[in-house]
Amino acid sequence: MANDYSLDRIDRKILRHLQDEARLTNQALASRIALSPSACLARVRRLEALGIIQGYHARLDPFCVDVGLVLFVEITLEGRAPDEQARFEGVLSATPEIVEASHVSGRIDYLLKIVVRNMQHWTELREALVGGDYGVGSVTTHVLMDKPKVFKGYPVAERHADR
Amino acid sequence: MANDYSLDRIDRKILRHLQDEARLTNQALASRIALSPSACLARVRRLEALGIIQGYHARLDPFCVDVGLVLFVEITLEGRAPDEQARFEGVLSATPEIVEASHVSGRIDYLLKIVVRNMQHWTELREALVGGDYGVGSVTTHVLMDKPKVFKGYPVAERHADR
DNA sequence: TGTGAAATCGATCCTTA
DNA sequence: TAAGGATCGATTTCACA
Repeated sequence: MANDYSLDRIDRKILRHLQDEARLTNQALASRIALSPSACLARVRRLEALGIIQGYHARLDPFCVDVGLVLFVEITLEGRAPDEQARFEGVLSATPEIVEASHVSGRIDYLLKIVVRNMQHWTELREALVGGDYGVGSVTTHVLMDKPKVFKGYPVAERHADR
Repeated sequence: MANDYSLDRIDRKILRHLQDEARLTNQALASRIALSPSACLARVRRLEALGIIQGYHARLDPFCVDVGLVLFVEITLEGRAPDEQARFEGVLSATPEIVEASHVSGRIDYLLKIVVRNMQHWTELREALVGGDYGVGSVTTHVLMDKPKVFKGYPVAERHADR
């Protein structure tokens, strides 16, 4: 896992196509990569089973579904012991407004992506996070204004290159 | 646009399901929401045409596809005039390693998600960004260590609530 | 907007190479 | 691993409510 020595050029083409258009039919995918549908399907199933493909998701316009503000929130914890991290990570799962959480090295501990209806909603949620005894030290908020580049997938090279 | 007054409960169910499992067949989706396949398909097409569904993407394990490091990079620009922003945003499109870019308010101007093979790759890319006369003032890097919550979509409520 | 029927097309399995 | 063919299921369109 977490490597790619088993991915040949065909697997990489499959990944590029499905990253871009996850609802392609197996037949359409097969013809784009010049493979028979049966062989193509077997490869897709294998990529799923290996955990290389982890899911398929529709990308929605957040502002169409009750989201008024998207926030990037930097969190530092008061302490970095494993149990303090576990305590904080418990909140992450329990809070639907936190849609993505990354544990990072550097000046901060966590970077969160949070969606709320409006500023009042964020004020309340922020107070719950800070005042909730989860070990949160500081909270720095950035409000998304626009998105010059939307995430649609990772670049997948033709072939593996170590450099 | 950027609102949701036209989404009824059925649309919201469709969005929830497709956000979670984009490769559901139309028939399976229809039976989950207790609608006929033809009516279901018409709704999905409408959601796509309205731009509420913006795409469908396979989610890959980045570390399986040449990514050695995922970085969150905070950028401040030297100036905030529209042409300075445009100059910087030009680099974003031209740089495949930058997989996501958000223009934010607050202490920083942009928050980037960047994928690189290794530290050396990042060193080179960083030097290109700072030294490339794109108006980049400061660059702060956070290295992703782990992801306690992976983005799989936004919470879509049963019904629209203003509060 | 939704349903149901009909025709076409696609997914999937199995056999053979 | 891949291809081809058979079978079964899904998509899509259309007439009607």
